[in-house]
Amino acid sequence: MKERQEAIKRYIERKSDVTLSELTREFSDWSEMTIRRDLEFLEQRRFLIRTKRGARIMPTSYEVSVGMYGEREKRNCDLKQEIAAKAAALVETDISMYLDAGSTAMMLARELPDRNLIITTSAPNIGIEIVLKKKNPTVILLGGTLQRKTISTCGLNVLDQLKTLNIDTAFVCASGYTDATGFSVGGQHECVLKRAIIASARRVIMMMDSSKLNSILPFTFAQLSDIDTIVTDSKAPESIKAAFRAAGVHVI
Amino acid sequence: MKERQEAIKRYIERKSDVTLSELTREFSDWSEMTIRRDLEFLEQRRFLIRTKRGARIMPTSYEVSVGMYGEREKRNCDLKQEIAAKAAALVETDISMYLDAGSTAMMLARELPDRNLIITTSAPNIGIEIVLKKKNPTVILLGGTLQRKTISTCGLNVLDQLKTLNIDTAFVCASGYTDATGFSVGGQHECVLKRAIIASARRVIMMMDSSKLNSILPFTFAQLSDIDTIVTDSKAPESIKAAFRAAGVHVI
DNA sequence: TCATGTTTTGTGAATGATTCACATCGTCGG
DNA sequence: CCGACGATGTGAATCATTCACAAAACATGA
Repeated sequence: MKERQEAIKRYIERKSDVTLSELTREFSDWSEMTIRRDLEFLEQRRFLIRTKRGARIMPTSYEVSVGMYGEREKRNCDLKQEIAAKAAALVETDISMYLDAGSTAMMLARELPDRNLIITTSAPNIGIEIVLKKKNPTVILLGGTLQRKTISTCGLNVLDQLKTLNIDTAFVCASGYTDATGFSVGGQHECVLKRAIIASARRVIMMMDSSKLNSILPFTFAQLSDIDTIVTDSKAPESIKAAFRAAGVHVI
Repeated sequence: MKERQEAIKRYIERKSDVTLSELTREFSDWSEMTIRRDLEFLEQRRFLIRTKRGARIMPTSYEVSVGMYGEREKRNCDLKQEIAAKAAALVETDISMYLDAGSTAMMLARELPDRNLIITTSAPNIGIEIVLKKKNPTVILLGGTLQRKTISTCGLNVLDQLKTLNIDTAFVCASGYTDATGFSVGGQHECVLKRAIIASARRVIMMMDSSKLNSILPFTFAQLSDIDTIVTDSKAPESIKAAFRAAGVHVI
């Protein structure tokens, strides 16, 4: 595969859904026809699906159905992308890591290097994404009941499963944070799971975009003291970041 | 949603990938324009994705990336469809069932009634498919390492997981069968898993299309005596079906 | 270095799909 | 019965896509 085709593939993987004109603008060194041929090439290899109308493209992957394209999700896409890229830089080779469920985690999964990693996750869609796109990581799925809303598993025996699994770094997402309530999420099961993960991991990295600051959800699963690092986006107010740092948490 | 639109949706869900001309032929009571509008409608609701070239594709589902569209798979699509439909008729309400990994199982997942069911599976893609498309079933995913080839999990502790799980009916797929070797598959891990499932289920239903008869794969996981029912397609030779029946196995 | 064949890329015409505007038909409520 | 509205069909206009071919880039061997 040519370098340009790789680049197009990567571009589309990021954007998930692009128009042909967008591509010709982005890759203006080449003609529309060449891009077209590349798309055809990539489609044959099942990296993408060509759609009609200005030729939009779709990545083969999962979130289509999971509703990652819901308007709310799409809106903060760039923020999440930024966070995922920063978080990926924290991933070391050969470590055992946990990857949470959620769209930010999905983006991180995409940004992960294709190296030896043991990735444990409760999100089957993320696990599949990794296994389909990368050759080297080993993915371990936690078993349990599959929740409709979050597409993540919740087992009564999570604790048992974690016993034989040593997690070095856990990448965890939160849906809300305030100083008073700590990190919170909407589901009780998730809450239990996250707590167990945080308790067993050596290092906890929280990924949270700025839109979630100062919002409270029903279940608190962690306090600032429980985590080592927060990865957030550039729109997070400096005052809050300072407060995090004052509590001894790395902020990236 | 109109009845016609529902029908189109169902049709595309089955075929996974259809052309506009195919649809106009199938729904010849309406004009091309109407079908077009329906597709637009369905696309907005994210039931499908319109592709170019008169051709439209169906969206949401998984096998796009899993390679269910490999030529080999596609070729026997109709056979598998037939098997899935027959197998779905054997599903009772409120039972606890196991659903194997594989493309036939995926088709069965689609054919399942949207009723109260406890569905245990080692195939996360199938689990997700069910959870996204149906409201009522509960899906339990077995945990473990996610295999790249089969998109199914294999845990060292499957037996532990199955201990607390009572499976009434297990729908199992095989990749090969001969009288001498019994039912076989290509992977060792799968083999172990299937054995464990068969041992713990009250009733075992084997789904196997005729193309797999008289072929041998490395690992045998069951003999005729282990199973209760075989669901196969109409192309299976009568002689083999008779032999199955002679061994006390129901053949459907 | 040149000649030659092969692969890649660009161009414009031809094709065919998609959209748009509008006409028609049927249904429902007044 | 009328008028409004929604759904559907028709044909023209638009636009993406393909195709065939030419130009360019590249490699190969004399």
